[in-house]
Amino acid sequence: MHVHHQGEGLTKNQSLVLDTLMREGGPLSAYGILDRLRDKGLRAPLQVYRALEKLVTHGKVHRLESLNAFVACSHPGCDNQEAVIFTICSDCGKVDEITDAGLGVQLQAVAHRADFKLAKSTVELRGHCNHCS
Amino acid sequence: MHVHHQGEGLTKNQSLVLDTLMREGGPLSAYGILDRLRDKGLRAPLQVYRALEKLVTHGKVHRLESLNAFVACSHPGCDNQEAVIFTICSDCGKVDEITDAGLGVQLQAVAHRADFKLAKSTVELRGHCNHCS
DNA sequence: GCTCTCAATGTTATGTTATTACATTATTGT
DNA sequence: ACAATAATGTAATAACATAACATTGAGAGC
Repeated sequence: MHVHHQGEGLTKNQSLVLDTLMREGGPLSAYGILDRLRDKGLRAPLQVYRALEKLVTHGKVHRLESLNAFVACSHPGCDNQEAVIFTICSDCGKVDEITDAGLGVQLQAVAHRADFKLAKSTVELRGHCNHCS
Repeated sequence: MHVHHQGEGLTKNQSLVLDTLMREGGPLSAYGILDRLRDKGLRAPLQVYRALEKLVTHGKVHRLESLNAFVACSHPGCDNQEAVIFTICSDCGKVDEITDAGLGVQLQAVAHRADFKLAKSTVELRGHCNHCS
């Protein structure tokens, strides 16, 4: 089940990295991605980090700050930069992406009250998933 | 203005690290803390990381995931693990800690809707502070 | 006081994540 | 074709974090 993204304006390395993350179905570190792409000719971390940078900018991939890892956006043709929430199970490591418009509004309100011009929000919830609790 | 925390049940290294963060008044990396404590006899990263681990557990210090840095909790005798929000200015680097009970409630609600047992939430807002915008 | 136990500390080495610097190749617009 | 820009390749290094093991210190029970 190989997917190709060149038609969506992605370069070769960006496409390889996005494919890898989509196939993985969960978070991967940059070096984990690199390992999976050695046989596609990638050799250096920077090749992965550069691709990730673009993919994150375009909203196709999210960075999980508390894991130092990356995950494909779960919204099919995702191109928005809205408030995204991640749940991260401390037991099994499963990560789920949630969108909640209400929370986005509330974060804006909190920021406004603090005289802060909000550009991007990071929300990562630690706990136990349905299956592990 | 040296402060000592042994009376609060902190060990020597924990006290040194907390003092350093409080005097700094902003985030510091573990290695930044180490640099400031070389002349107090600290030599290895682990001495700092071990102290930080305890301080974070006790709620005296927060970890800023998106900065790989640590900051003293801004609540004087802080001992709670409630929902904390950080604003991080992308221009000047200033970090402010906010508490907002409403957001805590909403995060619990979001987690509950996702069948997720919330243990700890990380909320870090990027944007521009009052002074920089 | 003695000694057992456990927490904290010290030290070295290593593992993991991310960036700097610079040369080369591909793509796009005119 | 040509210039300008974006992407790529490569090596080296910086920044962040932990593993493994030896030692020291502080409190509990005798």
